[in-house]
Order: sequence, then structure tokens, then C-alpha cells
Amino acid sequence: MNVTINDIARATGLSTATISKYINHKKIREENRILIEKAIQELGYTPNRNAQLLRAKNTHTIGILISDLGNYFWGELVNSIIKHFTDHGYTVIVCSFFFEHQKEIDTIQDIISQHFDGVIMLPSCWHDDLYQLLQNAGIPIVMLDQIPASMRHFPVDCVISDNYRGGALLAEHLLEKGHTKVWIMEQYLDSYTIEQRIQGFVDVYQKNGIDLLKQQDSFPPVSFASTAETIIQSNLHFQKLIDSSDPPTAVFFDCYLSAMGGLSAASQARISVPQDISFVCFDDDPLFKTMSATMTCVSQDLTSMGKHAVELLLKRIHGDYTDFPKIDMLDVVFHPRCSVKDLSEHNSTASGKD
Amino acid sequence: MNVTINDIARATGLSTATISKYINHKKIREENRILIEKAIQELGYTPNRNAQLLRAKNTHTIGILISDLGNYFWGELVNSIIKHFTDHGYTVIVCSFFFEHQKEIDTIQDIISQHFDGVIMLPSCWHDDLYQLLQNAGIPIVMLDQIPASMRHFPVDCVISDNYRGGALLAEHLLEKGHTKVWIMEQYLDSYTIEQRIQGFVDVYQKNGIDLLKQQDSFPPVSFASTAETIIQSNLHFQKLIDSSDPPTAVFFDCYLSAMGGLSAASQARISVPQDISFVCFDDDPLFKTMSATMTCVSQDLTSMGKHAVELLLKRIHGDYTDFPKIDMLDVVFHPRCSVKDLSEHNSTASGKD
DNA sequence: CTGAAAGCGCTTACAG
DNA sequence: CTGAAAGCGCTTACAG
Repeated sequence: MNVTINDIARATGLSTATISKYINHKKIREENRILIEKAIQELGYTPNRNAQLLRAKNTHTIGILISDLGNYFWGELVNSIIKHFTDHGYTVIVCSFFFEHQKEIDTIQDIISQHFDGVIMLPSCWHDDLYQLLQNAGIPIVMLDQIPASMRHFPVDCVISDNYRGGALLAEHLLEKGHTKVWIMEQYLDSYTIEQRIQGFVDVYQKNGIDLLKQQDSFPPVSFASTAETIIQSNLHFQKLIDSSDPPTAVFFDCYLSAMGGLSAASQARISVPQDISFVCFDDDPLFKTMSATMTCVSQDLTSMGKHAVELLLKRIHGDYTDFPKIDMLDVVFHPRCSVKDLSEHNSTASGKD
Repeated sequence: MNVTINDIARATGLSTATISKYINHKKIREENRILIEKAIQELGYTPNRNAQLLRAKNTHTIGILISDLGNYFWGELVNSIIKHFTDHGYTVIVCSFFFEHQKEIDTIQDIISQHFDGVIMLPSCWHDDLYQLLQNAGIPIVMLDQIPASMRHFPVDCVISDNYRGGALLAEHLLEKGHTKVWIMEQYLDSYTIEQRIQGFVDVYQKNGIDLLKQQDSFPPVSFASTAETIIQSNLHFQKLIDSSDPPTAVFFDCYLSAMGGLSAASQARISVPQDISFVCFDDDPLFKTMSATMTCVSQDLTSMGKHAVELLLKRIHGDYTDFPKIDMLDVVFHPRCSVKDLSEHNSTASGKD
């Protein structure tokens, strides 16, 4: 009923072996190539992927292991990964585990038993070391957005934005504008990534003789749950900050979600940005350009991150481990917009830096 | 090297046929079931999916055909579809074609040649009739978010929000608040969905003796391109509206994207919502709660939409076509918030409705 | 470069 | 309910 490689063999008078060679881009005689292409055209043949996968060692299938696609950023990232792998003839399967640890383990077992060629992981936290299961099974993997805590003992390839630099850029901007009292609105995420952003931010202030960590003391970080809950919690947290007797002149949001919480809280409290308080955020979003005070922020290039991850994983799949383990760090971009008030002319404590 | 069904047959002294029956939940003797389960445990066997797929008719694979995952809403929707299909033991493959018509056709050919069990389509426009290719190949499909123009001649199952009702709810609210001069900010999308929203909105005004279409005359709809470009174009469009000699008191955004454009334009033009102008939007978004004037809007339940689509497709896959073609229409929810100014006390032209 | 033949791991009539 | 055997559509040494 369906057109198979046998039909093409029959139609051309060649053997299935030759047809197979053609399909797999191996050398065959020019006149045979023409014959085969004609037959494929006429009969409308497409290789049965399942048969190919069963027979061949590699499955040409890649898994994206991700907690939950419903996150804002991951759409663009996953999109980019799918696009680039598809261009290389791979099938991509998005494997979500919805933050359930057991389900993540099951999913990984599944991937192993199905002999995926490779996996791209978006770890949900710094201490997620499940990637080792994949490595032990001999499946190449690339981690995105996080350098796992177990990296030292179990090296792994990572593609990540320069989070430290991003935090530093934001701090420098705030200092230039004369902001010396800053609150860091931090989501507790067990995240190397977030830590680096904050470290970059804090270090710049430190170098200018200002200890932000001390200012931060009385305000514990927000604890993580679902996306929606994170916003609500960030919101509550932010209101406490505002109601304090000695509020800051600026807030640094460590990620998109904490910014949503802060924005929401400021809106409810009728606090104006940047008149009453200044905001900067790590991560950009279309919404940041639609607010009355467009948000000064640092953006990651998610499309590029996806591309880099695909290229690195492909390299490993092809057996090239010359630069393993590789930390591929991507530049971030600073976007000065309107959410920061310039205090430098009114305030003698402004940083001496230009 | 790998554990196969033969190993289990050998270990238990049974035939592969019996193991296969166990795997496929067919009736086997109780004592054999115990034997098999023990052997599977001990040897760590998992069926080779590719072999199953090659041999069996159904591949237990579902495709989600979508233009581009990088859209805000689709993350949640795709997430929900993946979750529910995975729970039913299916593998889900996200097939993106990035708005390229030829690529969409190629992808569909791929799906057919790989014998997917079913497909969920998110058509990029009303006149996308490529679903017929799938139907002709005997692959069940469910359309989301759109009822295709060719529906009459080529019926197909659809799951869709009650867009007409959503538009009507927004119009009723605006009328209650005394808004009689309204601009509809419409993205040109070749979309039944969008048309229904606007129709619902316009009809309510019509019933109250107000012809919005006439007001709208001089302002052509925005034409569609990429997400980013849509925002920019909506933005320009909106500025024209504002600069007109006889501006409206309220704007109805037909979707999230046009709202982004309008919000951005209002921000740049230093126009305050709802003091200077009122906004309502079809579609909700977390950002709408973070603005200084939280957005009054109507929301769709995307998670539920995904679930309904999965259930309907599963029914078709199992051969139950008793209610074909089915239009499964989902309720929308109205969220009154702060972006609409109450004109009814100052304005004698307010609607008589309560 | 080409072809004959074995086999990937499973399922499915068929006979018992 | 169970087993022997064929076969799904392809790829891969191997010999020519």
C-alpha cells in the first residue's frame, strides 16, 4: 500500500542497497542517481523513519528536557533549537516533566531506552544532577542557562549568557545616575545563573565602596514555586520593601519574574517609576517597551543560545570532544531606557565614575 | 548489548509473542504475568519504540503543527497538549514551519510518511486549508483557535474559544461606562477568530444604535507580519488615531499583540490610561496586572483548550466519529480591572442599559 | 560502485 | 491462552 524502498528498487532495476546508499548520500553512479530520483518523484516515496531508526544506530532524534514550556522565555529558546535541529534533519521531541522529580527521572529513562542521539537540558535548578544519568548511558548532552553544581566532578557542556557581566552593566548604570541605595529583588531559585547576576551587580558597588549586601540584610529572598505564585510572592515582598522606613532609590530585579512582581506591586501602591523609584531588570521583554516608563534592562539572545547549543551538541554527536567540557558564554546587551531617574546632579554621593 | 524482547522470552521460557501481549495489555495467564514482570525488572527492559512503530500500524505519535513556538500564548497551549498526550502514552512532536508555506507542506508530507496517529493544527490564517492533505491521508486532525474558511466543504473538528461572546462582553462593559465613541484596533490576520471578536463587539453597539464600523472607516487595519513587526505597526497605527481631530474615548484591542502596540504608543505619547483614554483587550496576560492601570480584558483558557483538543483527537484516533465534525466552543472569562474610565455620570449619551 | 542476504526488535495472523 | 514463523522497511558488512 505504501511506497517502500523495494518499490524503488523494482522500478529502477537496482538493489535496495543502492537505493539506501542514495538516501544516505553515499557515492553512487551518476546515471543511477538520475534513475532513482526519477522513480522517487514518480512513486512519491519517502523513507520510513521508523525503519531507519530501528536499523541504524543513531535515531536522529534529539530531546529537549525542560520543566515546563509555559514559561515566557523558553518559547523562543525551544523554537530556535527546533529550527536548527530540523534544518539538520533531526527530529526534536520536547520532554516536559512539570517540576516533578520522579517524572524527570522517568523521562530520562525513556530517552535512554529510545536511544536519542542527544539531549539539551534546561535544568530547573543548580543542583539538578540528573544529566549524569544521560552521560552514563553515553548520550551527549548540552546544558542551557545554568552551570550545574556538580560540574566540577562531572563535567558537562554548557551554553550560558554572561550573567555576571549583565549584572555589572546594570550596576554601573545605576551608579552613574547616582543611585547608592539599591535593593536587590531576588527570587530564591537555587540558581548559579541568578547568583552570577547578583554577584556582578554587587561587585561593582563593592569596588565603589558600597556594601549592598549589608543594605539587603533585612529582606530575605522570595521563595520559588509556580510562575504565577512567584509573581504574587515577589509582589508581597516588594510591598514590604516600599513600606520600610528607609526605602531605596532603585531596585534591581534579578529576572523577568521578579520584575513582574515589582511592577505589579508598584502599580497597586500607586508608586511611579522613575519619579518615586528607579527600576532595572536582568532580561528584556516586549512588555518593557509598553510601560509608561520603559524598562532599562539587559537582554539575553535566546535565539543565538539555541543555535550555539545545537552546534555544540551536533559536534559531540559527531564524536568531536576536543574542547570538552566547553562553557560557551554569550554576550548580553544593555538597553538604557526610561526607568532610571538621574540623581547625579542633585546628589553629592553620586559615584565618581563616568 | 541492549535488552530486547528476546531476552525476556529466554529468561521466562515464554515466547516473544506472549511478552508482546503482556506489553500491549492483552490477556495472559496470571503466573506468566508475574514471571514477565520479574524478568523485566531484573534485566531492565524497555520496549524499543522504533521497532514497535515499524511493526504496528499506529505510531503513538502526535504532531503539533504550529507556525512558530515563539509566540506568547502558544507556550501554555502546547504545554497542555504535550502534558495530556504524554499522560496517554503518546509521543508529541512539535512541528514548526516558521510561516513558510512550502515548509508547512513539507512538514505535512513528513507527518504523513511517518504515519503519525494524529495532528493538532494551529492554523496561521483562516484560509490555511492544508489540513485536507492530512485528512486525505487518513490522519485525524483537530484545529485550534480557528475555524477554517474551507470548513463548509471539508469539515474538520475544531476547538475554539467563544470569541464572539468575548467581544460582546467587552462592548457591554464599555457601554455601561458610557463609552460611545470607540476605536477598534484590529490586526489584519485573515482570521475568523478575530472577526468573531469584532463582530461580537460591534453587534452590541449596533443593538444600542451605535454604528462603530462607520466610526472606524478612516482607519484601516494593521497588516500582519512577524510578532515584533506587528507591535511596531500597531504602534504607528495607534498614533495616527490619537492625533486625529476627533479621538475616541476608548480603544478595543482585538488581541494581545495589538494591545502591546497600543500600550507602547500611549507610553511614548505620554497618554495616560484611563484618564486620557480607556482600553479593553481580548486576551489576558500577566503583564496586564503589572501596569499602572491594570487592563480590563477577556481571557481564554488555553490549558483547557489543550485538554479538550487532546480528548477530541484521541476519540477520533480510536475511531469514534459519532459527533464529527465537532465545534468545541470554550467559555471566556471577563476581568473588569482599571483601564476603563467611568463616563456614565458625566455623559448624557451613556447607554440606557444597566 | 553494486547486489544478495542477514537482521534491527517488535507484532500479528495462524494453528494449537 | 500460547508459540512458531513471517515480515514491517530499512541498513550494513561482505563479496564481487
